[in-house]
Amino acid sequence: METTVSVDLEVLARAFHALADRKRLEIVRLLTNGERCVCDLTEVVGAKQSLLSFHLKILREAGLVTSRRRGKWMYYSLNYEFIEEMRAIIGSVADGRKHLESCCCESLCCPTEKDPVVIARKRQ
Amino acid sequence: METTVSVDLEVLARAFHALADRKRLEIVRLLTNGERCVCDLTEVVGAKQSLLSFHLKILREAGLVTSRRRGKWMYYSLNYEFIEEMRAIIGSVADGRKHLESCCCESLCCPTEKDPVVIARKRQ
DNA sequence: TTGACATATCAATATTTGTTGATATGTTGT
DNA sequence: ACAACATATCAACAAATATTGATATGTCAA
Repeated sequence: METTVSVDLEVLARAFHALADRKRLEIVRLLTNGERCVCDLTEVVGAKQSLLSFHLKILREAGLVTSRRRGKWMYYSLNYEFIEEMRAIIGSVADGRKHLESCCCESLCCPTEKDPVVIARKRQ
Repeated sequence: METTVSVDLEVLARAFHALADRKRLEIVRLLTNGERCVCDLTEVVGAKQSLLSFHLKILREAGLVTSRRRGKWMYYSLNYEFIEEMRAIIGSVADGRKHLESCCCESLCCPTEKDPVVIARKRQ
């Protein structure tokens, strides 16, 4: 039973890692305007072709983008289903505040059902 | 003039990087239940104290958590303003689909005003 | 089939990052 | 001031990652 984040942490960590790079963020930003092929991206992002392929592979394997071949070109586009999931996950963390605002006391003094993490408290 | 992502890409990349680690995600998940001190986290995350301090520093410098001293203990908690910002940013990417669904044609054949990136097209 | 082009993959390298153990800093109670 | 405790920082090392240039794969057109 998960608390807030309901997806596999490994999957989530990989997705965040894919976004943890300036060049890859630029790629994502470009792709918000529609699908692009690698040669388009190299010109804008300012990276060599092999490096672009590398970064696109990371984005693809993380689930953030998809690719399709069209003739000689490979077109990359954003995977909106996945991005929507990420928004939901971050949203669930952001909304977590609701559960805390009405909390009356010090941390851990009133563990909620949402917090089954039983910590053997040794603090006196 | 930015297109969709309006924050500094460096700041954003650092935030994503802070979340691109399993242990740090576990820390964040724990903090959704309220502020915790380092010794609480070590027990649950299963990392030594110095390593926890390292990860917490990364989360703090990325803006995701804040800390306050209370006696001997340092209490860490989520920075909900920042997390809300992240949700908005990811949301803006997720909502970008709206601008594309009605697009009638091949990529780049109808660049929108949202896409001032003028790419010198060499494709014949 | 050949040549030109777009992209992917590979090996090698440089950089960054995670981890550990030891030590330093700061706090509390005696 | 001292001891005990919680946390931060540091040096050192291991592992992962970004980057480059060269090469391989796949597609199209002549």
